[in-house]
Amino acid sequence: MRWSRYFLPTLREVPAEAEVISHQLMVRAGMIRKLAAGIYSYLPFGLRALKKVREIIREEMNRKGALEVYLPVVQPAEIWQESGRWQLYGKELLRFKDRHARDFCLGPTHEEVITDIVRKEVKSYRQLPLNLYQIQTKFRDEVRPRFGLMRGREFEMKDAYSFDKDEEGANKSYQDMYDAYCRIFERCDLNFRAVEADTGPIGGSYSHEFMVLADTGEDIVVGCDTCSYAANMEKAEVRRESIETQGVEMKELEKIYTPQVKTIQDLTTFLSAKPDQMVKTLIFQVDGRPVAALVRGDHEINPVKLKNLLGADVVEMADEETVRRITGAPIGFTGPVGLKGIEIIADFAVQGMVNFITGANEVDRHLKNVNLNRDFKVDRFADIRQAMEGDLCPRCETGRLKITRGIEVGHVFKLGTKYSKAMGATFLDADGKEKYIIMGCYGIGVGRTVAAAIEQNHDENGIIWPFPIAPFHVLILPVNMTDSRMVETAEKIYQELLAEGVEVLLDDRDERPGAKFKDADLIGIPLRITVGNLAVSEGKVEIKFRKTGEVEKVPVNEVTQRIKAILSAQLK
RNA sequence: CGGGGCGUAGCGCAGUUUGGUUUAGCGCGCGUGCCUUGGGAGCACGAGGUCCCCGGUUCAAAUCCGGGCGCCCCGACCA
Repeated sequence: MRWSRYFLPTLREVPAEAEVISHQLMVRAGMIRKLAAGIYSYLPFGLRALKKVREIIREEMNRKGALEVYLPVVQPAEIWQESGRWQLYGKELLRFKDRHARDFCLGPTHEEVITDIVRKEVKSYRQLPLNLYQIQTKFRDEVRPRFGLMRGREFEMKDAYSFDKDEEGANKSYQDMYDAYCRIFERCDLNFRAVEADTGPIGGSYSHEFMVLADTGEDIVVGCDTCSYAANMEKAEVRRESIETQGVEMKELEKIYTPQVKTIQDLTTFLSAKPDQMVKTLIFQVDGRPVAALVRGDHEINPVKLKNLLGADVVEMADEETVRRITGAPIGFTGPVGLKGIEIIADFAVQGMVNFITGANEVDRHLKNVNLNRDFKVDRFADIRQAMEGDLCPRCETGRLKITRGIEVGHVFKLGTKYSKAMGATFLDADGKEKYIIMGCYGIGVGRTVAAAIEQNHDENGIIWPFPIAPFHVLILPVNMTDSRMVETAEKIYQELLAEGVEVLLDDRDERPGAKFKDADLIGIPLRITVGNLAVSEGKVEIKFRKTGEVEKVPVNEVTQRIKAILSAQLK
C-alpha cells in the first residue's frame, strides 16, 4: 500500500475527548473516528488490526471444532420474552418497533437466537456436541460509554455457544474454549490472566474472565504472588487467618459518647484507635428481609458473597429509614449488640476479635470492649468481605494476594440449562429420554482486544504493534522524495516485498523527514526500512525494530530475504 | 440516573467574568508558489465559521436570561 493513496489521517495533537492512551492513539493513528457516544467507525488502518484479531480468533475456534455462523442484529421481542430477559435486561437493551408496531431489539448478545435455532434443529444426542460461534456487532445501550473502544455501545464481539448432552461433555466444551482463549490472547501478545469470576445465582456453574493487565483497566484483579490463583474482586476468596484469642481478658462493656462520629474514619480519629479494633455493622435488604453483616473496620463487605451465601436474588444496602426502624438509631451508629429479629452474619475475621468497638444503636454513642457471645450472638460466620492486598492466598500455603487492574477481553461461562429450560431446547438421549441441552457461552471483545493490546504496547511516541496483530509488518520510509535514487530504491524494495506477499506500507508522501519519522513511530508498524543517504552512498538501508529501537544496516539486495527471516521468526 | 466540566474553522485553544474597538482571533493542519530534505523547517499569498440549537432581553449578544441538544469526566449501574 502506498501511503499517498491510502486513507490514514494522523493527528498531531491529542483529541480533547480522549482520556486513556489507547483511545488517544487509535484516534491519532487514524484507526477510528467517533460518530456518537460509544459508537465508532473503523478507518482502513484500524480495520486491518481488527481483522488480524478476528482471524486469530477464527483459527483457534475452528481448531476446536467450533463452527462459524452469522446471526441477526435485529431480534424479535418474542424470544426475549420467552427467556424472560425482555423484562430483566433493562435499559441496556435497545428496543424499538417496526412499521407494524411489533417489538424488536438490537442484540446485546445472542443466547436467545442461537437457542431458538438449536431447539428447532437438534433432536438427538447424535447431533451433540455442537459449538456455534460468530463474529458480529453487538449493541448495548450502556449508561455511560467511555474510554473509546474500551466500553462502547456498539462493538464487535466473538460469541460462541456450546451444546452438550451431559455434564462431562459440557465441561470438555468449557475447557476447550478456555484453552482456545489462552492461545488467542497469547498469540495477540497480551499479558493476561484467566481469573475466576462470580456466576450469580445460576448455581453449580462456573466462569472465568480473561483479563489483560493494565492500570487503566476498569476491573480489579486479585491474584496470588506465589501460585496461579486469580479471581475478580467479586469472587476473590479470603483465607481465614487464625488468630490466638485464648487468654486475652474480656474487658467490661462500656458505652461512650461519640458526637457526630459516624464513620470508621471519624472513630479512628476520635478514639485514636485502629480500624482493625472496630467492627462495622451494615444492614442489608436481602430479598426484602433485613440482614446485619459484620466486618472488621478495615475491611470492606462484598455484597456478592453475601448474596451467594444467602442464595438471594437481590441484596442491597438498607435505606436510612429501615436502619432507623431496625436499630433505633440513624446510619453511623449501628452495632450488633441488642439487635433483635434480624439475622447476624459476620465475616470470619470478626471471629478472632476481642474487646472491639461497635456502634451502640443510639445516636452519638458507641460501645467499647464488645465481645462475641458475651454481648451478642452471631448466627453465621462466613467469608463475606472483599479481598485486600496482602491477604493470605486461599489456595496455596505461602502466597499473599496482590491487587491489580485489568481489562476484561474475554469471558467463558457455563450456562447449564438456563436457556434450554426457558426456551425448551431438548434432545432425545441414547436411553430414549428427553433431556435439556447443557449450554455454555463464550465471548471475546474484538475491538476491546485491539485497544487492550495498544494499552499494553506503546511508548511516548506511539503504538508498538505486536507482529501478529500489526496492520502492516513493514513500513518503507524514503527520507527524501525529491531524491530519485532514494525513491527508486524504496520502490524496488516495495515491489520485492509485495511480490513476496509481505504486508508493506510505502510512505511515498512528499513530507519532510521529521514528519514521516514522527508518523512512523505513531502508527507503530513493527519494522521500518529507512531509505536515506546510506542507500545512495553505500547501497544500504536501515531496518529498525519499533519495539527495541534496534537498527540493522542491510545491503539493498539482501533486504527482502532479511525481512522474510525476521517475519518468519516473529510470526512463528 | 446523581455530581462536575465543556460546546468558537478539520484539530488544539483564546475571547464570554464587565454586551460595543474583532470586519470573530491564534497555533497546527489544508491549497498555491518559492525554498528546504535524517526526527513534526522557513517565507509569501490564500481557502475555511449558523461562535451547538431555539427563544428572550437590548439600539447592539459568541458574551446576559430561559429552554433544549450533544460530548467528556467522577460515582452508581453493568447477562
